[in-house]
Amino acid sequence: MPELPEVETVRRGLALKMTGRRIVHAELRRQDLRRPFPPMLARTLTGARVGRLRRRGKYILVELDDNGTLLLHLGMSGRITTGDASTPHATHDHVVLTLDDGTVVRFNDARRFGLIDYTRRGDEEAHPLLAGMGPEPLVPDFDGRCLAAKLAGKMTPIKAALLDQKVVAGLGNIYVCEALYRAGLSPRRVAATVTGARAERLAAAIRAVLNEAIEAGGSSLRDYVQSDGELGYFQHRWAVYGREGEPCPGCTCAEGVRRVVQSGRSTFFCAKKQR
DNA sequence: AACAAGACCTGCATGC
DNA sequence: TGCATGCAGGTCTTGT
Repeated sequence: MPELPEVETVRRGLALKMTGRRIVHAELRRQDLRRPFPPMLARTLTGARVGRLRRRGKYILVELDDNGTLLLHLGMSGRITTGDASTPHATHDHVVLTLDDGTVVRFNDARRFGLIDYTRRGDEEAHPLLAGMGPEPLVPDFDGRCLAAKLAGKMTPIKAALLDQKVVAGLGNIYVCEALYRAGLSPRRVAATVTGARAERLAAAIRAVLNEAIEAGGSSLRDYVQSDGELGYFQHRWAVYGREGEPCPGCTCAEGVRRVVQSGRSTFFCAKKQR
């Protein structure tokens, strides 16, 4: 589920529920996800008041009033839902927070590729998980020049390069496929050859697809964190992802959308439109 | 240094 | 129905 648009949708939903609230109880139903939780996590959370919720790439940063910041990553299957105490624990609810208004926040992650860490305020960008992360694609100065600079010298396919969080923060398999399709660039193209007008097209496509997805998530996922973590309706707007064999929008090629595997991950594209 | 493959986990769809 | 297989929105580690 979680690439940048989904993480941003979750962040917005959580901010509405959590900002300004105090955590009155923190239940750790296991002590690790992808890695062990930081020591004393339950004690750190209990009694803390929640400040701003920010996002960096696919991480949600929850500021606490103890001069610390919680780092949350949803991995592949992570979900954060809110409800109240009447909801019984679900399988894979690993962390359950109760807020001072009775709201219950649950971090559920079947595959446990997610992660929770804690760092001191002001040190976030230096945290090993965030240090070296590439530019945020939705900030105003992210453009073709910025993107081309990150791709310079890379002989790997552009598909693989865009999945590297050091190149652009927050992209994942779906939105990389979609952005390359919109930009008309082959996923197999050598990354370093994406310069000039091609880089501008790709940067614009990345921004457009992410913004549209956030909007779509924002409307149908308004209550996402109260729900079962279903996708927003943007999945219905995928042009190529998950559409092997189907015709791509407005294209007359006989072959339709192709699927290939690059660095172990499925890539969906149109060989006619993408060069 | 750069890149690809492997590993980490569970759940689900598919096919026999 | 049961079982095996392959696939999944990520990324850290290992090996070439």
